[in-house]
Amino acid sequence: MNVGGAPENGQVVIGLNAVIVAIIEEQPKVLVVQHTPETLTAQHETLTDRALPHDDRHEALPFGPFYPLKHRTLESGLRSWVEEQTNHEIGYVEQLYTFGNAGRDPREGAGGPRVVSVGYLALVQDTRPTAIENAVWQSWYHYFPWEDWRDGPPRILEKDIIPALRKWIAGSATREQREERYERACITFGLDDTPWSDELVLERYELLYEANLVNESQDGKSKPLPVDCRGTPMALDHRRILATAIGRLRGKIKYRPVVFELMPPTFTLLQLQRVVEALSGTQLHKQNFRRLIEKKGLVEDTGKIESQTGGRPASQFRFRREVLMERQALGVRHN
Amino acid sequence: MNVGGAPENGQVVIGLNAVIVAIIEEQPKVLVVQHTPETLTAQHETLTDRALPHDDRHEALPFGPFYPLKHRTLESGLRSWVEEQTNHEIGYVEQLYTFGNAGRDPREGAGGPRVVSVGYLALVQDTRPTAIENAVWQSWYHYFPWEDWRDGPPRILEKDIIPALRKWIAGSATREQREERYERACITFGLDDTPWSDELVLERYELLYEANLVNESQDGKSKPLPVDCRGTPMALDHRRILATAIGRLRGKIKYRPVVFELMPPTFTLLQLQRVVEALSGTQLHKQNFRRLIEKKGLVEDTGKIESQTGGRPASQFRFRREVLMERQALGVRHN
DNA sequence: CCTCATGTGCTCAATTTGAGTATAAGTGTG
DNA sequence: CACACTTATACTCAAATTGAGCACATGAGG
Repeated sequence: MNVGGAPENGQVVIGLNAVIVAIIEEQPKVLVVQHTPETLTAQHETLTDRALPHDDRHEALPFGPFYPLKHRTLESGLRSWVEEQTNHEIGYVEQLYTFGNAGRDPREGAGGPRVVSVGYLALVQDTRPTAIENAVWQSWYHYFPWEDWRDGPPRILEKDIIPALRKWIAGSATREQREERYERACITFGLDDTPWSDELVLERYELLYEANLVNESQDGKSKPLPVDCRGTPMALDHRRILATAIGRLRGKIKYRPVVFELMPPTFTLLQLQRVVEALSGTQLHKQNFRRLIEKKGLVEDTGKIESQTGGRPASQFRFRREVLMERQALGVRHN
Repeated sequence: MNVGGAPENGQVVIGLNAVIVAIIEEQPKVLVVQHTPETLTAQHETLTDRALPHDDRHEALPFGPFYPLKHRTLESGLRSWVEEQTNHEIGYVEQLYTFGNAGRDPREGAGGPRVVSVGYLALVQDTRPTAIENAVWQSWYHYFPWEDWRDGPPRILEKDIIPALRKWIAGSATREQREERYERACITFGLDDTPWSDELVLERYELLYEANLVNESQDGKSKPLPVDCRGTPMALDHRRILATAIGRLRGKIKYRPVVFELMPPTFTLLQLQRVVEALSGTQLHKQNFRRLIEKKGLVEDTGKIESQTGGRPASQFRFRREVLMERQALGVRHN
């Protein structure tokens, strides 16, 4: 019996996609690879026996294959190639989701193996240049400009997205559909005074995708949308994976102390706040944020003083590693 | 180039494990298959070219292979075999986690393919007998007796587990290790007045596993532990998958209205409360629970009356399906 | 009619949250 | 050096939420 790879059942390869996040100058950045057909071939070594369609020369998430004989676990497989290729030590790693849709990788299909991708979120502090060719740190709001509310509602929402959504709602075939679309747009995009919820990143992206308002969903006939307006597209379904990661991280920081994985060893409370704000894309009330952090006891004063604040010098704090185990239940819940 | 199934890289098969949950008579039940070597062979059709070790004739989670040529998505693959085999319509399905550890399936190894399992949580209401041979609904507290706090702290905790944990803590090699173990036991098992957290199901199981306090982790030399005391073991790593599912579901009901997937079309508020209690393994304050539910507006009075309550008749309610989209942010947060 | 069991409305204090005022302690400027 | 400007930090206060409980309603069964 032909176990597993039985041709009649189709073949499967497992890929590991990493969303590697760091904060650089108060911006939430992800490591992306600028693909040309050549670098793609080099990267996807085992996968690219076929050329990529022209369309897919987009920025991509770093990707590595999973070798069942070499890697004891999925996570160790991920860690090994990421650390090897980026020279970064990755502290926190979390499995996000496994993506197995047919057609998610255009190179599959007739004869090609099905590519099932396990997405991971990794948090790093160290942002030295990586050894990955063509890899750069890119703000994640580059891909999701409507997610950054740190300076109030993003202009692109008011000016472009919401009108387009209203048109999409109005273009419904039936009344039911219209109501459903309206409802959905309200929840995800905060139409008509519905509150904005920072965690619905994936839900928003999927709505835009279905409504044909992002470039990935263009059919190739209509002319592509202006890129800087609806965010930069990514290769394959990578923007979806990134949306999953952002949503997950935004949710997680509210109840687990994962922010500290992105912080330097010591930091001021305002620096911490800026990082939380960068991730969640919102603004926080400074005094209340400070009260919250102190109450949780996640942090302790080092006694040292930071004086490059531009104002009164601030105490430097350190994350109390002890509490990583202690009270799993606490993060930096804001709003 | 031998794509994907390249022998030098090892082969991979993808399996789909389902934790199918229903509430029957106020107990949270999961569908398990009582494996004999024969049924196992039938079930794991593509996988069992090798006999299972004797040890693994345990209860197992229903399992189905993923056929990349037949199934467009992982989820549809799961849905199709579950619905076909159980005759149950499954409403809610959620991907849990992808398990790819080497050695998680003893049938891999020399020459065998690596079995990567994608675990899913499915919620059903309908509990008619299934068409799966040897499948039965089993209370999940059968496998995790220490997780049921509905009648106060479970006796097994005080009498057996906590003493065993203290012994494990005391048996540490170094002072650091002792402190770490103590800390961890406090958080997960609520030692010494640390509060019990219902969501840490997996963390508790893993601690017991590492401390050699559950049967799966027995080395085969020492005599097996009394089963009814530390919960019934399951095949392979299925108890871990189940723990993941319970923890996830307990967390989820607090912020998403997923409980209703387990409810009949109409129900009284007490019935709803009992279901939440069954899932979370805790007791809730009746009046406050009612206040919470009403405030959220998740539910509407049908006008009908249930009089089989044993006391004053109760109003029957219905879940407002509309809110499934509406405010994603709300569940039945208790405690 | 009385008891028992549950359903349902309401109270009340403790705590948490959201928003703001006030003051401290640095930097750079005229 | 007085002054504006910036950030840090302490404290206040009202509104909202939560945890616990009392009281009464409404059925069944003796």
